Amino acid sequence: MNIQNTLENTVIDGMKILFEVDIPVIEFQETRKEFEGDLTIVVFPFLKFIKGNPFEIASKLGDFLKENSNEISDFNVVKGFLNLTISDEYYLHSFDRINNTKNYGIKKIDKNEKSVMVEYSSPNTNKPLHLGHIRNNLLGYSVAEIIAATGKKVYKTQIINDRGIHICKSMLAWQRFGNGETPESTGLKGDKLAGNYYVKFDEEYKKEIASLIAKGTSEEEAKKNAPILVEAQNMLRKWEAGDENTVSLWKKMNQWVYKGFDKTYEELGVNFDINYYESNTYILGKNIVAEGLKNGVFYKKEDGSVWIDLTEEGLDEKIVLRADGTAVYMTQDIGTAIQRFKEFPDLDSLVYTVGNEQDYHFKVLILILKKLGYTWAQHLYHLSYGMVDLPSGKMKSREGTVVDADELIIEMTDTARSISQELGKLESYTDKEKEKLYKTIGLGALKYYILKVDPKKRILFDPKESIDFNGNTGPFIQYTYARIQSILRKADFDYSKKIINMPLHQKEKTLIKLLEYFKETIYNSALNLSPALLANYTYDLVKEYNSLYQSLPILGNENLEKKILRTQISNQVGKTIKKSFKLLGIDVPERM
RNA sequence: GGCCCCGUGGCGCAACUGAAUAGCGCAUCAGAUUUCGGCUCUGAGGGUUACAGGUUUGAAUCCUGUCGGGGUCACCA
Repeated sequence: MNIQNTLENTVIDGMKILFEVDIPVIEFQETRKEFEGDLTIVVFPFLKFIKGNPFEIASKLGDFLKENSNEISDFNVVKGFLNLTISDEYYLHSFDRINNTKNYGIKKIDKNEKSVMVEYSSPNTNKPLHLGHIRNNLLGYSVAEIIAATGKKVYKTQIINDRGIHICKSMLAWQRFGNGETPESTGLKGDKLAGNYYVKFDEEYKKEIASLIAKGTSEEEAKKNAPILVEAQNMLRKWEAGDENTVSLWKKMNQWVYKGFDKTYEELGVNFDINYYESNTYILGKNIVAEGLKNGVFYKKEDGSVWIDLTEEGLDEKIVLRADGTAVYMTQDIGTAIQRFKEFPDLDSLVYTVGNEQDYHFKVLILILKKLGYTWAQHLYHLSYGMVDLPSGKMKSREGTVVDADELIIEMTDTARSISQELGKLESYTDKEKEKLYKTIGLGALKYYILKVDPKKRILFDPKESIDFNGNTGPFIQYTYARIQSILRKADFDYSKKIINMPLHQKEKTLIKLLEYFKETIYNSALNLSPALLANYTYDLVKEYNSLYQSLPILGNENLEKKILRTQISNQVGKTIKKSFKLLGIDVPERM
């Protein structure tokens, strides 16, 4: 219950009594800094319901509110804007409520609420995770946490693309050139090892193409007929037929890769509740296609392939089953979605965290499921995000021009280390604690940098220059948190007393207002699937706090009650930073 | 070419989904701080929100068109 909700009914009643009209929604906004007041009602929209001069309407409403509402101590009118001044008592009361609410803003999981599944990461098993995955992981994890904070049970999931020609390429190259190398024998992470052989495959493939062309084959033919590629395709067929050797090699290499992924996920601080594997799900959906064929959602072409016609919806025709009866990407996704809703009867909606190059795919997927008559299909969301580009151009894992996830994390930690060492403040820390802190700061910088941007927008990432520690950054916010902890450590008096009556400074009011707004921000972020809203809120809060910190004494105040209140505010700001960052997947240090 | 996304001071981002003089950070310049951590704070300069129309009392936001950037139109996943 915030001030707007509190006032809304009074305003509606007021308009009814004063002008005999029903106003359906009242539009509130923050009063701009250059005007007097805390909260503003925009009167212009009322003109649709009553004729009259906006200034007069606002004035009359102002009088009414001052008279009939305890929260409003004063008002003024500028054009059609009714600026309300909220009483100090209300602020103190509201602040007290925040202090007395355990975990203000975070709702406990409510069993009556429906659950949400968030899918993210979903890697291929032939190469290590890279910068693009980092954005995906951070977004998916954070959105899942944010939704959970609104009281819904959330299942985090990934679908691991563990089968297909890509993994066969790695397998084949390892078989040919690997000399029995293992992660143990080389000391390499398993995903790196597999990735190296994927690159190796591509090199060999290119060599073979070149030599075929030299012998007079056309480029197109060469690309299709290079022996190593034919061999890889052959391997995929053997895998699908269940050939023992192939399957056991596949299992072995995938295990290596999973171990590597787990390490990266752990470093990154993300996790999953359930994993799905493409090798188990790629056949799913075939029965659904058969059913859809019967009731006319799909149709069969002469060659036996099955399609859906979406031209009426302004889209194309889309294949859902190959002529030879094998499944395509879409078949699998149809099946997997249905299976998930079967496996989790409490599930209400499903969020797919996937790059925007797949916008079309998900549009079609959702449409197909709707056409098949699944009511939950209207609760499927594609959390689409823009690419992460490098100054040098696009990342290509085949060519090895990627920013590797593990390396980037190490690089960030190194940067944090060199900056922290200059600053000191860590005398009492052991080396181990220091290392942990450097990681907290380095990862904090990286995560915040990526999450503060609207997911839809693409990011140009310059690993050398992009990460800043000043301004709107993770470390800046972490620094403020650490400083607040320092104040609280020094506060050697009891500051638990409730302050009821005291004239408030404008900065105190602004902070209380912002603290109150935390809850709404979480809901907004969840609704928009956008951690960026929460990240920018946190920055605003911190900036406002720093401004108070700089200009007003906290512990040094002579008035005991002021001292108590400001310590309480500091405490609450600290808590809010911590909670908010937790939802973003970012740690916060006690000292730095 | 069809469809989708993006275009905001030199650079990087905001704007509660239609409201007051479009905010913030970096960079630049000028200041503050005997005191709670100077990775701080205060202030200045810098924008016709790509362009052209339209709707509206009111548009960065909605509609139409143009230009620029990206994506996608695979019986790959």
